[in-house]
Amino acid sequence: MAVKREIQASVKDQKLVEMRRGQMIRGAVSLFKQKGFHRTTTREIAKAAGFSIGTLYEYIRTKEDVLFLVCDSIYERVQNRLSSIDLETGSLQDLKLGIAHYFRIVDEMQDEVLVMYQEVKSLSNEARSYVLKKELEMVGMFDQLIRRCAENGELSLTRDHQKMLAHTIFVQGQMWGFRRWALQKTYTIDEYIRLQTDLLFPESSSKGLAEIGG
Amino acid sequence: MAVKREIQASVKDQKLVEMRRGQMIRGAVSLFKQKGFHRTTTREIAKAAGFSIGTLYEYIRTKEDVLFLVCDSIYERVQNRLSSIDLETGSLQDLKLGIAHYFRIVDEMQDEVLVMYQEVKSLSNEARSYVLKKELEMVGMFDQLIRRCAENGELSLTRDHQKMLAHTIFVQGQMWGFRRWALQKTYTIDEYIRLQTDLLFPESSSKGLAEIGG
Amino acid sequence: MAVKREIQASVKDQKLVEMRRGQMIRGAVSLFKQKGFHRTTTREIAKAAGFSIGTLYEYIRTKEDVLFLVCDSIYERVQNRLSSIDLETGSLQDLKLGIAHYFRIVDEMQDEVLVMYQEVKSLSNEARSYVLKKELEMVGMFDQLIRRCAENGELSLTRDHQKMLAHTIFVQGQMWGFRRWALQKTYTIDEYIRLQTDLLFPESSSKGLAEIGG
Amino acid sequence: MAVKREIQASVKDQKLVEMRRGQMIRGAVSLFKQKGFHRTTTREIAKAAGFSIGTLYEYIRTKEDVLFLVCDSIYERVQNRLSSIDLETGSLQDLKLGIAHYFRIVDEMQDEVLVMYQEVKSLSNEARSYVLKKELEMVGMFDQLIRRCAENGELSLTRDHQKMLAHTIFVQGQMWGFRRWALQKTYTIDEYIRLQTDLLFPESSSKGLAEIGG
DNA sequence: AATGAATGAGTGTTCATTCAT
DNA sequence: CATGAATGAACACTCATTCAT
Repeated sequence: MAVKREIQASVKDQKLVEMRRGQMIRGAVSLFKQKGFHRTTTREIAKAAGFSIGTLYEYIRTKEDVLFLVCDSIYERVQNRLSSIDLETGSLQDLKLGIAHYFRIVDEMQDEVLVMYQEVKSLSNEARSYVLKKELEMVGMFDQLIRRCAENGELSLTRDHQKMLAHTIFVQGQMWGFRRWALQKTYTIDEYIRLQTDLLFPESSSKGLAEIGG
Repeated sequence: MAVKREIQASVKDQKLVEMRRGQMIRGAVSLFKQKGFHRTTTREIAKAAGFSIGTLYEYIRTKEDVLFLVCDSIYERVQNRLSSIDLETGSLQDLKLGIAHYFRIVDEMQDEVLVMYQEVKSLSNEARSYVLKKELEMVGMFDQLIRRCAENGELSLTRDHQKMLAHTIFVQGQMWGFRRWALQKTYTIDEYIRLQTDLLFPESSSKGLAEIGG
Repeated sequence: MAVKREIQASVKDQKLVEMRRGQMIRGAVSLFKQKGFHRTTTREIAKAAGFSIGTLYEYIRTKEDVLFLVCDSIYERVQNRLSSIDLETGSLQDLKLGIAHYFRIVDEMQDEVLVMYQEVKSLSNEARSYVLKKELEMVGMFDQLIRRCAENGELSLTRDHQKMLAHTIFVQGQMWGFRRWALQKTYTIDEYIRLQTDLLFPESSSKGLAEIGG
Repeated sequence: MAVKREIQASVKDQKLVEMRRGQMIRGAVSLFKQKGFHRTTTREIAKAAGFSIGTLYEYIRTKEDVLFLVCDSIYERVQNRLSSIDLETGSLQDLKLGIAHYFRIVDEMQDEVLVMYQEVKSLSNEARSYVLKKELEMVGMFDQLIRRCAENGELSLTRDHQKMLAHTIFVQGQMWGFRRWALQKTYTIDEYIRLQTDLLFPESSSKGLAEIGG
């Protein structure tokens, strides 16, 4: 588990810091969504957060801090929602449910996921690695689910294949968000889930990939 | 086929325009790679291209033009290299070769692909759709290859599954670039190709996904 | 009466805005005087006003705003000083006093009047009409004075002649400023007033124009 | 008579220089009319003149040279047209005809006069004095006409009054151009001539100013 | 004599950040 | 703790002028 990366605040009252940063993040996400990190000014963030530019700087040190806070909070929320998945039982059925659950979270938090997806690269190296570490934790969740399936014989994959599959699943979730311009014109989230699941596990519908829908 | 989108130049000599823009693109790609589009200044671009800021603006009208030129040129080059694939014969073997070929192109043009991947969103709507249209053409290539396999019975997929697969393959290529921080530590491009191909077409090695490497 | 045309400021404290704009206008007039609007840079204006370029832009939005503020303030001041004229009594004597008063104001505010005179054309259409409306109000003052003289029989002029005379008087005032290179070498303001008054109202010295000084 | 002020040209062929400068002036006047001297670029001038920027600079040395050429040519043309006035006969009737003639020239060359009027200030001191000297020559013409009237008893004015009147007439001509926004909405040039003449010489219609139109 | 590509100083404007109140 | 006025480095872009061809 990654160590908490602290953003310095001048204000001491931790409850207040938490609250102000909440406002800040909500405002910033909505702005980044519209215009991206670089085109959003700190003044706009302060205004959207409901306080002055001076106050903003009482709770962060640089503009980049806002971006970090935003990315961090988004991962936190995704991870939170993902945590309802039971990693222990681990049948193929559970894996599929996990995937469906994850895809639906991405669908619901589309804007946030997109923002994070497009802006992490603007973080400093340190902040970026911190955030990406969280991403790997999520990939790890899928890896574990897949592993269980391998262990109970429902999937027969090498460790390398398992890990790659976990990565692929994770990216396919994000893909629903970052390729929405192409995908969401054609499919609903439910169709997307069904199609991708079919492609990932053709045999599980007792058909090979060669026979899906055949 | 998309209509050519022309960027206006003050200089009339077309050969010269071509050449200068070549220099400009090479310089810009290398800068965008390091610092992204927004953090790169027009002066830096001019310098990297080997001429003055005044000259830069003889060949473009706005900074965004540079980004468009860069994205356009990258797609052009990827597409060019992809064009060696024979879309007509269409056995499963050809599809796999096509995928491997595409993944290798992405590997070689990694920096460019990453740049384009991260910066398209900064283009104006018009320029972005133009570029994305090119992307869909590439997806279309895979779709056609897959369709052939379906037609000759090597793959049995509905049209929806076929299209989704085409998208997935395309994204998995890019994924090698944009998730290099995670993937390239662990795998070589050849391993990546093998693993992803295995996962995409498990039955083709006469094994279901459930048995790969088993 | 023209509606107030507001120039937007980022700074909220109205008293401060007033003060800073005062500094700005004083600095700008002196610069425009020397080098004209186009050859004066915003940085020079800021410096002359006594603050930084950043601060300048807290009180205006574009360079043109400065020009408008300058023109507006000059008219305001001229009009203010003119307002001491009593428009109601209206003997020929009052008209002449009014003219003399106006000519003296132009003399004292020579630089300002010249600046405004030469630079209004650089204003946007909207701003220009706003400023010119004020000019017409001043012309209107002379028109009213003349009208009174016509009503009490001291001048016998058609309405058209009255209006033209008002315009002419107004221009003759400005003329003292914009033709200073020719006039002020030869005449003092008092001589100018006397000569022009004689030419405008020859009969009033109980001589026709044909006999002035004869 | 002022000494000719020469603008240096690299090209030797005087006939060619004359011709090219003619093209240049025609193009420039039309541009200055629309956007003023400062907002017009040398490239635009070259284009409007029908040749390249390189060629433009074969016939002038700086952008200001173009402005000088333009102002000079306009004065030249006005003076040329004015030269048809007979300065010798000199009755009051001739003076009035001269005024009418001058006002009509201004009316016809309105755009040119306005351009010159608004842009002389952008000339260097040297060039400006040269041009203004020409203006004084024109004022001198009116002065001479007026003097004749004084000599033959039709006007009885001191020398000072005479000179002032000459200036005033000259400015009233320009006024028709530079105050067109106010005057030309209300009057035709013929009305303007009549009204101003009436105001200038009230007695000549055997009425004092006090009785015009009465 | 004519061209037009190249130059770079200079322009208006923005915006992250600070700090006195 | 909160405010918002002040700052100035930095930016995209322009344009008069030069000079090799």
